[in-house]
Amino acid sequence: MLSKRAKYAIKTILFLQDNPDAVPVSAKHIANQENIPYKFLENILRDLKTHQLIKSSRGSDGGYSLAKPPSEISIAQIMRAMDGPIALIPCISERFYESCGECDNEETCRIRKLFAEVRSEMLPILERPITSMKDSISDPFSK
Amino acid sequence: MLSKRAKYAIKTILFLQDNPDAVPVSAKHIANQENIPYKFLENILRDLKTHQLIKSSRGSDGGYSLAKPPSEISIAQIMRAMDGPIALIPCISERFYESCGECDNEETCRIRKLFAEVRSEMLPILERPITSMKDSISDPFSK
DNA sequence: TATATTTCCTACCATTTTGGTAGGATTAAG
DNA sequence: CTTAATCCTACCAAAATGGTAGGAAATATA
Repeated sequence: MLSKRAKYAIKTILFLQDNPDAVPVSAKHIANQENIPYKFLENILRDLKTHQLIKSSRGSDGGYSLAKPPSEISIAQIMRAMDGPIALIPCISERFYESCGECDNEETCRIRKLFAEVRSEMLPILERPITSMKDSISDPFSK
Repeated sequence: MLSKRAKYAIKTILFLQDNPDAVPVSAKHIANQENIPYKFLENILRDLKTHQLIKSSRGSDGGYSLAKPPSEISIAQIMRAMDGPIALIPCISERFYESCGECDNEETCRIRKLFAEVRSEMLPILERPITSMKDSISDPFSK
């Protein structure tokens, strides 16, 4: 399950995407609009920043904005920054690889094979740019 | 990430599948063969039993065996029994549905839409019968 | 320069989850 | 009646989760 941190982070990034104003957006404003505990959000914003997903400016009128064009940001990036690996078992994770210590031969491990398949199905979806999440027009003829 | 409970449970079920002996298999034997802490395994076996995945017989010579043909058991069933929902957010889970409280309209929630897609890609794989995990012949011509 | 508003940073903390352990009661085969 | 198994209740330490508290540093504006 996605952690609350990750959920808040996603909402924050989408909020910043929806508000591409000239001026950066303050944490207080995001917290109010998105209903995220202020101090907790600060903490999350710091993480997003160290992972280069947002940038900030300090002082009065300071705030946050996306560090790159939204077309280069994906949900997968946010999830990895907040919760770590996306794969369900560590031994198939690309960036967080770890032996799971459960099998003695990764090549033949049946469990690993199955979860590798799962991961390779989820990844392309989670790695889509967040711009693709814009409220879908999907079917302009329906209703 | 998959919990250790779930991993052990999967290994246990696969072990039982691989040992369709007349006599049931003891927890001690499974623990030794699969390197699972004995007492922890007992606890897991109880859970697998209450979820109808295995059955047991007591007394000397007692033990465990699958409660149904392996063709009717899937990794998804084991995961749900151990860790609960498979979906990454609760508001798209079929059997563990819960509002995630994060959006005010599930129909239009962009996050929900994306994770619904993820779930519907993972599920068919995880719901395959464990019989399909038998060491794959895959490509008899390779090497 | 003073003040207000912001980010930044270091702690701390309660609750839940995870990964077990301990000890004994109960059942059944020999 | 002994032995080997399941079953059951309870406990426990460590880690993860979801926050809070308090203040320092930066910057715009009056």
